[in-house]
Amino acid sequence: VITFNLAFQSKTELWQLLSNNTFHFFLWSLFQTGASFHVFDQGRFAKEVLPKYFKHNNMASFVRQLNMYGFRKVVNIEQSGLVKPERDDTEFQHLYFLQGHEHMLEHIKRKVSIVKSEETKVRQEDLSKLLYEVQLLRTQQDNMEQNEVLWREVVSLRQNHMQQQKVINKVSVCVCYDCRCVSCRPLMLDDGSPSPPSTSKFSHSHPMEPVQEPFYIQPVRKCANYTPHIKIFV
Amino acid sequence: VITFNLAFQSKTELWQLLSNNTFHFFLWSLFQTGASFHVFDQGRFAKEVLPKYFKHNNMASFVRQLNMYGFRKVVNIEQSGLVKPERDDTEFQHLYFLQGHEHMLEHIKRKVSIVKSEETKVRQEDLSKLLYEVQLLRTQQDNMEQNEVLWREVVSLRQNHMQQQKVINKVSVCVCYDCRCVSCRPLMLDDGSPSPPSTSKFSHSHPMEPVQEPFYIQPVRKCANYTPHIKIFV
DNA sequence: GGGAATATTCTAGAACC
DNA sequence: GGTTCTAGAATATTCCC
Repeated sequence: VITFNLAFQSKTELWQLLSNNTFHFFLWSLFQTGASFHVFDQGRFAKEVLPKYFKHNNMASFVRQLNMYGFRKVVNIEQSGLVKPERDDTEFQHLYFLQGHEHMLEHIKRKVSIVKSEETKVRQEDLSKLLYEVQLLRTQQDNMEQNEVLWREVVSLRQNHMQQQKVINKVSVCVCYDCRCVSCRPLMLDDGSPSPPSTSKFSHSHPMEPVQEPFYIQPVRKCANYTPHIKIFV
Repeated sequence: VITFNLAFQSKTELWQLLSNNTFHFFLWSLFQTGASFHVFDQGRFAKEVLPKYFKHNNMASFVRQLNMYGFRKVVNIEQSGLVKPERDDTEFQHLYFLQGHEHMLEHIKRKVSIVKSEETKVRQEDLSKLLYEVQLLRTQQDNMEQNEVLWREVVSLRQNHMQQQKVINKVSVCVCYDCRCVSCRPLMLDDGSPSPPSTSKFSHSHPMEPVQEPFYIQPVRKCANYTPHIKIFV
């Protein structure tokens, strides 16, 4: 999948254009072969090529897009020197725009626009906020350490949990009522608190069994003159 | 004294150019007569006219200067409408650039570059540093998130633990042995696993009670022919 | 359809001369 | 102050759910 969308209507047409030398004024660089591309006649290029792939025919808009996608203009010695660049030559390059390396096009990404509406207005306030935030973050200990401690805590708690579970299972009690005796049904108690949801979604490569559901015990129904017969399974 | 210097080498040449209709692609506007000027062929204008008055032949540089001196591009209906602006037409205007009003040219001033005071510069630097630091700290977001998840896990486990504790307390059973009866001493069982150490040293501003010590149950001593009397505290 | 992402256009910033 | 390259900002337009 080629993500070099740079407003190219058909993802690869401009690329093909370059590779096929369709226009003599739109070519790969021959100096550092294929490391940049040239536009040799801005006027013709803008009028003849651009409309085929964009909704405009302005070189400036094309350049804006190139910059937006990280292309940089190649400034050769002519510009800064004495030699007049008589030929109408514009050269652009991009780290990942290389002749014969279509697979690198996917690394060409549009720059994200930095939204800073409030920031510009109340610069001072934001500065303070930033300072505050940084201080807050600074005061925090190394997150890794925290993580480590927390993780040990989790392991410990899980072990506790397992142990308690075993205890509860062992003390699993059956109460037989004299009245309308339902023999050997488990004693159910409740402490009245709502059942906590199982929120253990943290996936960690630790060899830990999933936490068992706590052993809830429902209230015993009132029953007059009952004599509990209790069995203990150990 | 004419101050319309807009980089025009000779102060009035471009003006004369316009007024004399020297080029058919560089004209005063006829719509709102003399309130703006047109460049009808960017390519020719850039190559034929600009070098005569500037040290370049780029339309972009010319436009940059126009903007620098307060000229604004005139956006006509064509651009936003359905009619394709087939003619290569660029129109600029300035409040004080009016055909037949040379005397107003002196009001056209180059925009002053906003000189950043040292204080502002320093602030800007600090802001940059701060932003950088914040970005660094934000890269630790993963750890923070992990922390968050771990913390929720800890809280959940602690709740479970508390609940089980309550259950165990409720089911707190006294077994009275017939033989050398120690009445109503708590039943102690053990599942054989070692007692987990309490490693909860993580201090967090969470309103959580300290974890209670788990309810360990020791093994019942063997005792021949015992008949368990069991009380259930509910 | 509506909101986010992207394109197009005009203007300004910034580096360098 | 000028030229150049790049980015900001304001609209358009398109994309995608």
